[in-house]
Amino acid sequence: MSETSTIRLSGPMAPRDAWTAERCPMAAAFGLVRNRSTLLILREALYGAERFGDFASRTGLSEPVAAARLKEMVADGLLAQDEYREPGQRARPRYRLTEKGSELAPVLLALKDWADRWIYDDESPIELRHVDCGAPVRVEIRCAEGHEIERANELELLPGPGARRRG
Amino acid sequence: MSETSTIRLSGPMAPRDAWTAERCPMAAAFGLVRNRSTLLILREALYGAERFGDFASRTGLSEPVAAARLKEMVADGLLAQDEYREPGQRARPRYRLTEKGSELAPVLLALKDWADRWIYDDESPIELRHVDCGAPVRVEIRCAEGHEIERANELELLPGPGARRRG
DNA sequence: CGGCATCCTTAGGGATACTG
DNA sequence: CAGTATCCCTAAGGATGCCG
Repeated sequence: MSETSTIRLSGPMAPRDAWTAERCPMAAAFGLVRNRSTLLILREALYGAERFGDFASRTGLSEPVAAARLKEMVADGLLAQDEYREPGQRARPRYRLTEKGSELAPVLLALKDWADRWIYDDESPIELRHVDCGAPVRVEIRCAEGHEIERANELELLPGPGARRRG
Repeated sequence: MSETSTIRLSGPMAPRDAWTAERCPMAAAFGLVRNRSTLLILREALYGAERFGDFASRTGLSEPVAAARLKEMVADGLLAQDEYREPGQRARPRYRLTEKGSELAPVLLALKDWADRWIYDDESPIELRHVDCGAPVRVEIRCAEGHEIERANELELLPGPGARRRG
C-alpha cells in the first residue's frame, strides 16, 4: 500500500494519448448526470418516486429546479413521462426510469460504497440487501475470467474498438 | 422488462423515510466529486498523472481551475502533495492519489460502463483489461453470497447501522 | 515550470409568486 | 397538484497576464 495505485498505460497507450481525453466515456457519462440535482432525482426515481411533487420534496430541490431537471432527463432518455389514472382519480403526470436511466444504478451504488467507507466510517445510514437472500450488496470490479480487481494497478488501459471512429 | 425497475422499500423504509434524503451516501460522495473538473483530474490521476502541467493540459482545464481543484482535492484527502526530485533535476511538486482517492475508481468505471453501452453503443474508445489474464473488466453488483444483481428491483433498501446517529 | 490575480460569462439553484 | 415566471445569488470555468 506504499505505492500509489494507478492504471497501467502500456503498449499503444504509453506515452498517454491525447484522445483518451477527447473521447472519454467517464466524462461523457458525467455529462448526463452533470449536477447534484440530477443525481438526487435519479436516486428518488430508484427509490420509486414517480410524481413531480415527490421528486421536489424528497430531494429538497426547489420546484423550478426539479421541473427543469425532469424535463432534461426525459429529453436525455433517463426518464419516461406518461400519464396514469388511479381508479376514481384524475390523470396525473408520471416519471419513470427508463432502462437507460436505471442502469445508472451502479454509479450511485459505487458512490454509496465509497461514502460508506470514507465518510461514514463503515456505519452507513442505509443498507442495500439482495431481496432473494438478504445478503448485503456491494460494487465489485471483476474481469470476464471472474477475478476480482482490488486496485487500479491491476488494470491496463488500451484503445477500444471505438478508438478510431469519429463522432 | 416491461415493468420499471426500482429498489424495494420494505418494512421500516415504507413509506419512505425523510432521513434517506438528509443522510444520503450517494449525495455525500457526489459532494466531494462535485463537478466535471474534479472528475477529469481524478481520471488523469488514475492514468498516472502527477504534475500540475499534465493535469491542466491532459484535462483541457484552464490553469486557474486545475490549481483550484488540485488544492481542494488535497484538502479533501483525495490527493497527496509532495515534492520529488529526479536525478539531476530541480524538485517539483507532485500530486498522487491517496487510497481514499483511488477508491473512487469504481465510480469512474461505472460511468465508463454506462457510457460504453448507452453513448458509444458498445464500441468504447477505451478498454480496461485485467493485467494478469488480459480479460476485459466490468463493474458488477453482487451480494455477499456471490449472487450477481442485474436489476434494481432485486435490491431492498433498509436503515443502516448509522441510521440513528447524528452528525 | 507551477502557479496566482483578475475579469468575464454561463450554469446551478433557492425564494417567491402565480396559473391551469 | 403540477408546474411556470421572475429575480437574485453563488459556483464553475475560460482567457489573459504576471510572477517566483
